[in-house]
Amino acid sequence: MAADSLTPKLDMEDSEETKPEAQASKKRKVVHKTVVRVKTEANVGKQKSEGPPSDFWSWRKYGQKPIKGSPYPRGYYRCSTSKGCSAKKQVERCKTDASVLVITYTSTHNHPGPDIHSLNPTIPPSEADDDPEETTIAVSPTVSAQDEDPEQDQDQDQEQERRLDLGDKQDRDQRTHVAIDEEGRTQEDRFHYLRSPTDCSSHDLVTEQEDTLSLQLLHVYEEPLVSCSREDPSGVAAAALPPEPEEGHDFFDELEELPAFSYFANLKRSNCFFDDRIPVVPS
DNA sequence: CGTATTTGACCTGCGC
DNA sequence: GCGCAGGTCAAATACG
Repeated sequence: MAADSLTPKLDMEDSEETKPEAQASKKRKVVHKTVVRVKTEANVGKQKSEGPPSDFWSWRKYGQKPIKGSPYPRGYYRCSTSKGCSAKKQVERCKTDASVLVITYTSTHNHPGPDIHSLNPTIPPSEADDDPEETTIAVSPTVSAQDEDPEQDQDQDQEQERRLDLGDKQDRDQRTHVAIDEEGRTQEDRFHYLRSPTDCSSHDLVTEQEDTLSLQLLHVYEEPLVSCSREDPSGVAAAALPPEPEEGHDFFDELEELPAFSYFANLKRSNCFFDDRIPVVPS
């Protein structure tokens, strides 16, 4: 590839997310981010083939990089639901706890998202899968983050970023983070996501898993947050820690299927259907 | 054949 | 000013 082709790519990066922060600072770290933590269980290994539930948006992976200090690589995703959408997200595994996935959302969706109702547990999963894009609007996690006081938000942003970089030792007061404690067990069987809603239609086999998962996550949300900190008093994280992945590959298989989290976080923040929380029994 | 994923290379920002 | 690390693009490859 020619070096000249690299010039324009940076422009695109500035298209939306740097606009706001460019006024305050030129540092890229000022970009608004929403961090979502997801506690997973021993699903390190493979489940890509398990099946793809649906997601609000389609995420397209455009890169992956090993992160210094972390044995796990970070995946870079971009919203592919809409062409001009600059929404992005980074997915990585907590360095201190492989069972914790850290999803960082950046930028905002500049297009209406799929109908959240489609993901409402009360609605048949098959329906939700049918029209993931038909919708009204769903507030993206990033949007929520930006809704907050700009000044404080930025401070906290930097704070939490710092924490993330340092190893998430004290991120309990992060502006946004969701820790999902599946309480171990058979999560491996239901923790499957897909990357593109459009794909779900062709994967109706998994719709059931998705539905179950939604309920699970909502339910778990009420439980104490579980950070990936080693100090985890409950020891849940440590106990759930899967055997050290020999290569980033194995573990990352699952990272690619996280998009659904954005939607969960989103729903939680907007209280879209908390009242519908229903305890779910793992199949 | 079309689309998504993977992988290597390049660029920018930040710290020393 | 230099080096390191993170982030993104684009070509190649795989899969549906």
